[in-house]
Amino acid sequence: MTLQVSSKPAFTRAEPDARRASLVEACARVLAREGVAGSSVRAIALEAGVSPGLVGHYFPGIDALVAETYAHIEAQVSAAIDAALEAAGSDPRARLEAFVTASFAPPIASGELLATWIAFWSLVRSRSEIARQHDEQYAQFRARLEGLLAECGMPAPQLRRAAIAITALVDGLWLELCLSPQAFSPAEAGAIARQALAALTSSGR
Amino acid sequence: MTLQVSSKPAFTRAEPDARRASLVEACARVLAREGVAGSSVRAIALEAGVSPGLVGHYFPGIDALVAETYAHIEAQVSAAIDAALEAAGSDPRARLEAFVTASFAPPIASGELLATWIAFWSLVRSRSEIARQHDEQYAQFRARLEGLLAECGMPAPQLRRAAIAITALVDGLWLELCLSPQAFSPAEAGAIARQALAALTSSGR
DNA sequence: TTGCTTGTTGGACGTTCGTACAACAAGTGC
DNA sequence: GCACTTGTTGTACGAACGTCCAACAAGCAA
Repeated sequence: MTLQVSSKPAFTRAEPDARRASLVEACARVLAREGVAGSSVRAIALEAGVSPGLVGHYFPGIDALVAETYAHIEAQVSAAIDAALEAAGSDPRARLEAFVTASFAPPIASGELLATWIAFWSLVRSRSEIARQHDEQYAQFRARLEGLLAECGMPAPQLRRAAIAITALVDGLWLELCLSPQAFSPAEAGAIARQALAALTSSGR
Repeated sequence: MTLQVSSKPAFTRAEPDARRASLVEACARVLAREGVAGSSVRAIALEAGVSPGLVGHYFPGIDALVAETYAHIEAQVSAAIDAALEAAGSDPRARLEAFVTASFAPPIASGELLATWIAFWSLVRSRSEIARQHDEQYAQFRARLEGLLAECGMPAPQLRRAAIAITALVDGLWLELCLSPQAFSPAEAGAIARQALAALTSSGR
């Protein structure tokens, strides 16, 4: 006979999707706090409040968890950009500027996100399926930018190179901003990007 | 009585600087081949052909070895750029273009270098002395670019932002080029950078 | 040749890692 | 209530990790 009156349940059984999501979020937090080196299965399980064995039950390895964490954060970034585009109204030029401005504001320009990015990048060269995931997400990001540029009236032949250039500029500014926040401010990064945007979109006309 | 006639010496004693350099180069090779996760003290010692204990004799930890490896590779990159500037002659504009063109040619645009960069970046946020090293090397890189821009006649007030923008653009293109080499070619990256360079340097006049 | 300095070795140590798995219990259908 | 499914636990295991250090030997000075 077992008494279960005054004691809490030993664990709660979660929906598989919800549990996966909580593990992904715990992974992002540990990566942000401890860096790549300190992000072990045990640390992530502790952060998520579950036992170490459960991580292996949902993900074949820590690489897969990092890959899903990257996809999760990329989705958050994408949602933040969508919100910024929405708020910018319908003027194509304003939408394009909102795109780059949002890239240097919270929650995107956060040094904590960088750790997840770096962990993912470190897997790209050695794991082919992760390289494929990176290619897809990069292509998706660039395609949206090409759409914005087209709405601004940029001729189709120029779209590809302009999108590559602006993506690289934003990525480079974002990277430096996260790595050494005192080199320049988010506001300055945005101003630089918008200025470059003006130079790039006018020079080709 | 020991016979040393037909057997090779058990080890050769190297100059401290030479031994440090060989460890640094072995570290770069292991990082390029195995990635951050596979770069242990043992693996690096094996690559350098020395015993594991020797790594600890020269470096207090693997972080310090990675930091010195980063500095070593940055010096190689800097030398490659200097050579490109030298070869470009004395015309300021040609020198500026040689600067960005060299950034996408071997030995700089190599996916193998990326692993060292990523390993270093992963330490920036958690180790303050490594953050300082990054700041210094970034500032140095940008200062040289500002010098080139000044020689091209750019007014002083614009130098800072233009240098930040071009550095970010080159870094972003270089990063994507290393991460997914099939997205665009080194030649296209160079063309994009030179085109952006023209747009940025003419718009401010 | 002899003695000294010190770069170098190689194994021992305690820790932490990822993984596997038997036992347990929460929730569900009957 | 009862049996069944399966999400979850906790631990055990071997491998690999960083670090340490006593012993060894290469090269130099005398």
